[in-house]
Amino acid sequence: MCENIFVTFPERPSGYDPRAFPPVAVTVDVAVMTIRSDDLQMLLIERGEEPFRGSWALPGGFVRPDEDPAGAAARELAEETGVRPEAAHLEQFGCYGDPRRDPRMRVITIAYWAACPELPTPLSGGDAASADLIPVSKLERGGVPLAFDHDKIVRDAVECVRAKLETTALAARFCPREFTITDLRRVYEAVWNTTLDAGNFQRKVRYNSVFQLVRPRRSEQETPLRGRPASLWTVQADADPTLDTPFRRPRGTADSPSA
Amino acid sequence: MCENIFVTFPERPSGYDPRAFPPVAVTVDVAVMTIRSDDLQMLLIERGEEPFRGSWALPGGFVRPDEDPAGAAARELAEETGVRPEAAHLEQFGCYGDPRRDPRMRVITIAYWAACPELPTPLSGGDAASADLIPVSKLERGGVPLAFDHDKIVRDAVECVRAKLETTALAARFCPREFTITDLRRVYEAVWNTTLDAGNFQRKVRYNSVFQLVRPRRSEQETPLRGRPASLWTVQADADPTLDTPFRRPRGTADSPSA
DNA sequence: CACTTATTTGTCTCATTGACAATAATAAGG
DNA sequence: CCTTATTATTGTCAATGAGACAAATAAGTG
Repeated sequence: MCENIFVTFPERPSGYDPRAFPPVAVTVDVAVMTIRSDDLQMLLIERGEEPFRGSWALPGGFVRPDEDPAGAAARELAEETGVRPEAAHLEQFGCYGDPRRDPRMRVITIAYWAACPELPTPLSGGDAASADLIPVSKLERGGVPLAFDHDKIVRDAVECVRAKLETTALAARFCPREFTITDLRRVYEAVWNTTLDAGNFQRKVRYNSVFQLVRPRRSEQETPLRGRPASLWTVQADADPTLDTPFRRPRGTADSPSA
Repeated sequence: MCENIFVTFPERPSGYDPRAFPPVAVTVDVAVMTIRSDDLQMLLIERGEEPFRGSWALPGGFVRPDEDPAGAAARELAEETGVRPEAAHLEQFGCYGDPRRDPRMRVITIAYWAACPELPTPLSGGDAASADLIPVSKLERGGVPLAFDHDKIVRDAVECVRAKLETTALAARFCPREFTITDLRRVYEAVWNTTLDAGNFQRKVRYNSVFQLVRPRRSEQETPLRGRPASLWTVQADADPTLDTPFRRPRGTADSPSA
């Protein structure tokens, strides 16, 4: 009943001969998102070849033999956007492996999403394929034909980001190193497609334990176009934006010291 | 720069010849959890062969050529526990693909966690390998040597369950079809390793929108050993326990009708 | 100096939470 | 029958946090 994963394979015997395994390709796809003109936008690539020629697809590629998936995702991110891996937040959110998701052969893809502060430029242009930032609202309206099962992957990525912003400080990863509270609020407003009260947001962000904001030393205030200039903030150097608020476990009533 | 995932592969040319792809095996691992004697426990299997002979491992196996990963996970769950897939909650939470995670060859594994209401029996016994339910607290103390990178997978699975109970009604999937509020509370207490106020929990669960509990028709009350008998509840037939509470998006201030 | 704009702070109300007490329903034991 | 033990359920109250909304602050501009 409970067999070792390598012992037997019902349909075909397998030892360690690679040929015994049906060929599978493993790729990563990266849903790179950024805030642009107060909108959540995603980097997509127009396919120049079959299948799905003319459709848009997530940037992605093979996981190389000596590479781990997170590394492959970071490499793809860098190749497609020029963003250094440490400048963005990159996080795995799912794996897609329907046998028929790629008509050519079996491809398992590991999906990542990335939060970037303002991508350098649309960087469309190149040979066969062209890249562009597409507003997520447009993708959700179904106005863009996507290749493979990328519409599902895109939906899941967006849902993941929306959920993450509720409990983590990851919104700051959409902002440059120094940002104003208003910048941060606009991230939430763009991602959740809503409007938030500026005053309440200010308090929540500054006096809540999730965000640990500090004023940077010698901030270079940009003179604002209009109105009172906002002060700049940074996330504290040692703060981990992934860390969720410790909501649960009200008090140490139980035995364990609660990690 | 942005190349189609199937166009070129830097190290080795590839068309559609399966042999051109470096051999990769794709497996699923399932972290089956249940509540037993007020403890969160996980089903593990003792390995009977190298590598990691004598270590414990998550139950898992190959994704078959015609199978999708979720199906493979459901199959593994059924094979290992006898639990019908629809009786349990099964959810993907990650993918692990370090090149050296398996010493024999490259194996990418897709990890699922499952919530089961009281597993039939320990069902240990068999040929080479034996299965057993291990308390998660014991696993977290590091008292059990795990094969491959399964200690990380186990940690992630537990963390995922803990987080999910905060925002979803999935705790009910650890209970039988009809359960008492106290049953439900014990799930939370076991998973979070804490104690919760019975009175407050009652209110929260019954008047919160996350759980949609209804009294079953003609409940078969078990006579309690002691104390006032508790009334039975069920999750409403059409309720989706995966659905998160719609916390965010306070009101439809923005344009979109909010899905 | 008014006027405009945007940031930041203040105030109030309401809902939720958690601590804790009180009541209800049952079994068991005299 | 009456008391006690035990568990489930309901009540109460204070503290906290969120959201609506108003006010004050800090610039630039004519």
